[in-house]
Amino acid sequence: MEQQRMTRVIDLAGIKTVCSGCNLRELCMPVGLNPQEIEQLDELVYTRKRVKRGDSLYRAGEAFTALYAVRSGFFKTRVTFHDGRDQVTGFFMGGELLGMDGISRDQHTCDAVSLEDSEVCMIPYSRLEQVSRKVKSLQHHFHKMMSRELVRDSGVMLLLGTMRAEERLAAFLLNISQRLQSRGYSALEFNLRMTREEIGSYLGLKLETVSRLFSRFHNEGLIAVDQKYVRILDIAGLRAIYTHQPA
Amino acid sequence: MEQQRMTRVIDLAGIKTVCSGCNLRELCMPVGLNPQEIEQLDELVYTRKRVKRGDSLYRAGEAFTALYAVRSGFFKTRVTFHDGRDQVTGFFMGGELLGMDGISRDQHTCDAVSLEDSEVCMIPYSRLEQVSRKVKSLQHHFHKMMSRELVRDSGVMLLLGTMRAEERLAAFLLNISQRLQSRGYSALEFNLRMTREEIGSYLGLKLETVSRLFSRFHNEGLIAVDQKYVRILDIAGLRAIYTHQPA
DNA sequence: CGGGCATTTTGATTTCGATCAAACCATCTG
DNA sequence: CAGATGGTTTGATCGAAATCAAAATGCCCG
Repeated sequence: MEQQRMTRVIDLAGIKTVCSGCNLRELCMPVGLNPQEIEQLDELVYTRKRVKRGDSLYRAGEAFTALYAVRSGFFKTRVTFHDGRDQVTGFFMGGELLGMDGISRDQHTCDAVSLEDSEVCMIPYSRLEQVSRKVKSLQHHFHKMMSRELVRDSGVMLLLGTMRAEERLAAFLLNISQRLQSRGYSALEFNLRMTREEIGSYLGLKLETVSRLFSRFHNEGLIAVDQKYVRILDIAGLRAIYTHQPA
Repeated sequence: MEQQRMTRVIDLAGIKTVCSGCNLRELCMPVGLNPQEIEQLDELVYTRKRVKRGDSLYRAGEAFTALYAVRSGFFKTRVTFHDGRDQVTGFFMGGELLGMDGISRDQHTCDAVSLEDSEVCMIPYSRLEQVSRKVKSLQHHFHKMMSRELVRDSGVMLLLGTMRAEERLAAFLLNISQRLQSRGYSALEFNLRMTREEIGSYLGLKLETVSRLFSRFHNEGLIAVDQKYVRILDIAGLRAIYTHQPA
């Protein structure tokens, strides 16, 4: 409590953000760096930005200058097709990195929208390249983060290309659960930040289908649902749906 | 002909592969590098590997040590799910880079399978990190290649999540056409290297559906098809299917 | 606190692509 | 060259999720 107040004061005073003092350092850019190396990161990450719920951090077409590490809150990314159809391509929580798509053409190719009042650490991209030419472990870690995103994407492709609706939703719930757990939250109960429509868009389903599946999982005793609040009652059952079930 | 025989002799003699002499340098790793920088690449890329049709370049679970630039031939990548279901996640042709998924966990997460007798240039990953710490433009270009892959993936997600079967196949044909064209081949006629089943897997469709769509496009005068040989007769028509058509 | 809007739920019906099935074709091999 | 094999085409039917529709609920804002 006292701790938290301190942090807030420092923040408001506009004092430099430092990775070395951040409680997400085990999940974020600093992973695998030794203390001296993390100090070099402190030079890199010096601006925080607040993003209000519903606002976008960046939009497709805007010039790319920086990556963003989520410090608190929750984001979705969204790509839009010529004719207006769009798709949610990911959800991002504390410690995760946004904006890597922008490197390829020096402009962003998707929108990053905040789903709750959030805060990010801005990482100017040219500085990141500079520093990672000097700090080997940072270079390697950055490459790992991009690669991890590629692996995640191929998992989503598998989901969208081959899985049934119930398998997709089970996969989604298990994924959120696991990521919350590794951030120190409960794996078994949480508030979803996104709407049924956003979940559906991410999973390649319509919102009505998502809603029906929530009801079904509820009736089958797998979860308890009250609007956005979800409690997982039978995680093994969810895993069985996700892993097993022949096509 | 004479040219080809020469190349073959050199190859068999085991002479060093050099990027500076490669006709794919405008599409591959050397893009954007000046001649001196390309010479530094020549130190990096020193092994070629032949991969016979049907063989894999690497498989999920194998240790990751190198990236591979396709020098000639054609590959698919494929991810496999616990229960045996799998999905083609990409097709790769000359100048394209394979294996970046392996960086995240020091092991490959998908299989890369050759769809015709192929040749790749091996790029030992630790050397790549080394050299790109010294050569700024190589570092930047490598990041761009990873980022481009992320952008491609989000396009595939959009396709799998929101597009109709006919839109998916039109997108696929236009994509292949465009990539062949930028390699100096005809944009309007080509031999597909993959089966209907592999196309279907990539597009999240069954092989019968792909076959029916080929027939339909044929009847509508959009393409001429004879087995794997495809001729595009009405590229504007294909684009209209891909771009337009309300869901 | 109440009105209005966005979101969610549930039901009825439709549709697109999957599945099942069979014939056909191409190419490889012994 | 015959037979086997893998790949393709086409037809008939089925089924999962989409669509259409309407009511219920929650929540934001004046």
